Amino acid sequence: MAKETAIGVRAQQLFKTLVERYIKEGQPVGSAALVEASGLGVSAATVRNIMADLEAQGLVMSPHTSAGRIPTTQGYRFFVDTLLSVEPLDEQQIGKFMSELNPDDTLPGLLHSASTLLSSVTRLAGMVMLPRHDQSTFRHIEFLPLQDNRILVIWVVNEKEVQNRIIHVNRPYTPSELQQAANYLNDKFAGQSPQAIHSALLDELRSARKSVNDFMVTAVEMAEHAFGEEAGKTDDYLLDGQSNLMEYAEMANMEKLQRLFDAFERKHKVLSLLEQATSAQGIQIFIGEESGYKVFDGCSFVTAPYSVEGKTVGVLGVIGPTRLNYERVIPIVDVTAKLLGAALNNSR
Amino acid sequence: MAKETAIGVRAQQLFKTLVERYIKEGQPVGSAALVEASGLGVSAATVRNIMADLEAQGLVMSPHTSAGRIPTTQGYRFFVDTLLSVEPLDEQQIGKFMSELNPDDTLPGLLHSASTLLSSVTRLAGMVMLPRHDQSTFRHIEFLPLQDNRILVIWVVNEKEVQNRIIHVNRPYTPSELQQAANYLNDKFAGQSPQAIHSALLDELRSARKSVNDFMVTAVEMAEHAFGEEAGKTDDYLLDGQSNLMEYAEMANMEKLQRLFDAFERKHKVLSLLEQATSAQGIQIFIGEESGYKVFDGCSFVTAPYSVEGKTVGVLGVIGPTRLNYERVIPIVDVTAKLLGAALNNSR
DNA sequence: CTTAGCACTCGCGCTTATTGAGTGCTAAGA
DNA sequence: TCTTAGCACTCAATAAGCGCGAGTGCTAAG
Repeated sequence: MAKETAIGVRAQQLFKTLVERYIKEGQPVGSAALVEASGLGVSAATVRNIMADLEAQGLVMSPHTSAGRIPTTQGYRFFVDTLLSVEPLDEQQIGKFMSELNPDDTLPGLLHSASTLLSSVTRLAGMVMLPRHDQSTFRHIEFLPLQDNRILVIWVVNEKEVQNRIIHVNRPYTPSELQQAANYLNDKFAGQSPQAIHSALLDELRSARKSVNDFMVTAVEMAEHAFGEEAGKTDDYLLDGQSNLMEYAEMANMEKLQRLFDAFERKHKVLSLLEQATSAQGIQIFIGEESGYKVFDGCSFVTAPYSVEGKTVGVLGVIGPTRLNYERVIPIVDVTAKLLGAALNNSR
Repeated sequence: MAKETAIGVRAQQLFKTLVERYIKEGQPVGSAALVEASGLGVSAATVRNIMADLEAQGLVMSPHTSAGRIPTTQGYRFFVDTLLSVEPLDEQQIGKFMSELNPDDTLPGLLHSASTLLSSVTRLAGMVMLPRHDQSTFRHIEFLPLQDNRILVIWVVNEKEVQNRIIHVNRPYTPSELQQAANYLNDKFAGQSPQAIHSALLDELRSARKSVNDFMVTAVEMAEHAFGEEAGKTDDYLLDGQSNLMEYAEMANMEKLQRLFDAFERKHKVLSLLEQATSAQGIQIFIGEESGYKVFDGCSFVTAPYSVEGKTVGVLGVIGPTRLNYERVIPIVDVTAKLLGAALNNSR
């Protein structure tokens, strides 16, 4: 195990320049090119010896005998974990980012802005997972009668998230009945969680006070379902700029690309990765096969959780080829997550 | 001009089988293959003569000297306009489609269902333009106070479309003030158009009765903007199944494909086509270069408007290669449009 | 007007040659 | 022991040549 870390300082420097060069050029790097790029005053033969060591350690490989070397997944991993020195964005750029994320936008608008922002500035595909709702607090509800014993239910949670659904009821209700019901719920339950409200309503029903109409229970069940679904797991994400990925030569294989885009549409693989990234404290990076899905071979994810009131509620990030410019992309993902969180917080 | 229509009946039949064959196989059709497929008892030489005529008329072309013929854009146009006999879907299939479009779903949900339905059953890219709102009638409004002199405004138009926005105001309002304002608007203006409400409110303001708070005008202006923007033009559409397009050999050119996907993301070209299709009574088809955008060369659009209460409110359809199976796709697009309209109507 | 016959074209797939970038190995020098 | 010049070797990529065959246009006869 010490084998892995037993890398001389010169070897490290060479490896670093190799990765940087490969990220920039996209082509295998040979010993001669490395001599020139590294600035070390060594000969190509020496570099070749070192490369052989690095290959033995699994950090680089050559696509074929007479080509240069490219980083392996392990190599990228080592690179991002220990060789990378990420610099924070400067104030000016942060200002630009902030102006793209207007706290007064609606929730979907904010998420969409974040996703397009990510994709346009990194020239990769940007993704934003919808925020989870397991910690949501009820704010307001409204019932509007429709035709045929149906009711349009509108409710607000977390101060600014508005949702609506249509429910069927077994008899017509008058507007004033509905108004009364809404008033009752609004007065009594504002600030509580959907789950708490649900059980409280059931209690009331059981105690036969009958101040609770049955449709109210339906409505709250529905809201609970919409906002607390399966312990807060969200089942959707936004994706922008997938066409950016076609720029990269390593994506040129059409079948592979189609499978990738198909995975984007089916969503669940991406979602499971994003879900994993939720538990990480900060930036999380999946490189190539690390994701566990073969569709994502050759792709890397750079993600960061975003949070509201200190609690992680979602994840955002980018997808690109494994040879993406981590140094540049990481701080971008980082501040976008922070700014999105701030915008969400700010708007409470 | 009579030249175009001067096509013998036998030539027509040959042309029809040629198009059908090319749509199925995707490869240039030669004279021998046509003899076999057409069932006409003529020789290959005769067919070749006829093909030369058809080529002179601009209906077919050959990619190179020693290949068969493929239809030109004009050829496809002729084919769909006069040679196509579209059969309606059978009851059973319509039933399947209906079960995918639940009238009790929310508006975005319905649109999304329609789009995925189109893409999955045609194996092409499905698109649904958001419905226009120029004919919308106001139903209900609600104001909720937020921190820092901001108000969450929720309003309902057309019975079930819920929208929300945050506005800034210059002083704090109490909940009861807001309640009063909402009651006033709801009582007085239900059933009217945003524009009418706007001018009525301005009148009230001018007559200095001051029963109208300034933020109410802001709110209505906003709603008017959101639902009546620019004479009802919508600026968005949904797209699903774009990865299906990668199946087709004629899309194999990566740069072209990227430009196409990029156009999908930038939206405005697609939207301008959909906008054009709004004015058509029924099915509208753009073939290849007819669209006017070179990005869409090699692509065809099959669209149909969908309507609510007899008024066209939007367009949906599919995008595919020019050699898409019009005969099969047209009825699918047609019934999807009708069913979406019905679902929207049904839910009023 | 149709059709058999035929020369001709040209894309496709195949093999073969050439090139050159880059390697691994060896042996000499520090 | 580490470095490095030298050198033979490997192998992808590109080009070039070539036969095949599908399909054509043309001509002349029925």
